[in-house]
Amino acid sequence: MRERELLLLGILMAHSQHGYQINEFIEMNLSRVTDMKKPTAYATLDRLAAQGFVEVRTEQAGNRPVRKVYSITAPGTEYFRSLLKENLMSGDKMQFASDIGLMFLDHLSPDDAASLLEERLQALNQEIARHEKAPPHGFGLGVDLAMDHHLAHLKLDRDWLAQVIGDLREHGRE
Amino acid sequence: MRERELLLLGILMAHSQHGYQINEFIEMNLSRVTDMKKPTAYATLDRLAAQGFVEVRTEQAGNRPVRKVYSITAPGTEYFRSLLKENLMSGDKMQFASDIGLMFLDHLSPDDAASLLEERLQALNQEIARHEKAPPHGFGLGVDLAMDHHLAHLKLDRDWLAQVIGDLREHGRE
DNA sequence: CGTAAAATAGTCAATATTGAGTAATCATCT
DNA sequence: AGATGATTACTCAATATTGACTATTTTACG
Repeated sequence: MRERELLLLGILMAHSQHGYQINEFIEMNLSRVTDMKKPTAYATLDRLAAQGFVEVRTEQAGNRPVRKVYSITAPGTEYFRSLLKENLMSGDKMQFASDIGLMFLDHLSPDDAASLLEERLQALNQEIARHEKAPPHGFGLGVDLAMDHHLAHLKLDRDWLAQVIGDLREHGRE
Repeated sequence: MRERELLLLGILMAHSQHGYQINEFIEMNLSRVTDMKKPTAYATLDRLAAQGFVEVRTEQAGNRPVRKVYSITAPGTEYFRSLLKENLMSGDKMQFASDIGLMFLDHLSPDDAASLLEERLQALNQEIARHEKAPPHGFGLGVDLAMDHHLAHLKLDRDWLAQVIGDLREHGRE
């Protein structure tokens, strides 16, 4: 929720944009770092507007439906910087949905477990490949850093998984 | 949401428990893998009960308030196994709240950014230390695996962060 | 024994989030 | 020119989640 505000304000720091544009940008470019959906973005922008951190004005291009253009205000910029510092200072909560499944691995035979994890490993490899062949975004250093960070974790997961699958297979044969 | 059901059913697979017990267990032992709060657990258990995957009966010990004891049913066990397989097969979404901050690193001077990240690195090191000196849970192989997985990611993050901080400091001096 | 703190066992109102729309315009093809 | 599908730009009702209680009982201790 805090991160949602940070994300939206950060996007508006680049330049004013209307809602559809913002959501388009997130869906196209930022799906790796957030899963925020459109209605959440609008709701969050409304909240930020109510607190004076963004301004909304409506505009109309041609005779398309009117749209809401959001701009960050001076207090909003201040708030953005405080959210940014807070985010950088304090660590991630680091929770992996897959750890919940791992905890209950004992309910499956080692071979069944290994097969399921192999499927996951393949998907992971594909994601890593997509990631690596994607050209650098070109939105500055920070974005590239975030992408590199993400990729590093994907690769760790790949190696960790491969190791575990090996162990399970061995355990299954013994 | 799916993971929440998996977690609760998995806990009930060990043995029937009442709500307070379940929540106590999660808070005490599982805070690394989930952030589910009590009301969510109760709501989820109610939903599972409505679908016939768990049974609720009330009991009273001494003259403490009556409590609800939840047990997993046969269809619940089936459902648990399907959730487990799904979870193991499909990868994590892998989103790091901190990536959002990283993306906007350019709004800070390299030295400011490095200082903030250093604070984070310290917190990370403490968490790793806590993690490493915690005794193995003793709830079976799966739980140990999940903890190891978590720890591996923490360590990666530590190393990655140290590297980035170094780069930022260098960049600041140049 | 009296009482302050901790443990037990939840509930509820408020907030956050999203799946599934709506409704208009524009592009493309036949 | 009319039909089809994509794009633009949101909105709403339904669901998920949680902070902040409530209310009792047991334990600790001076």
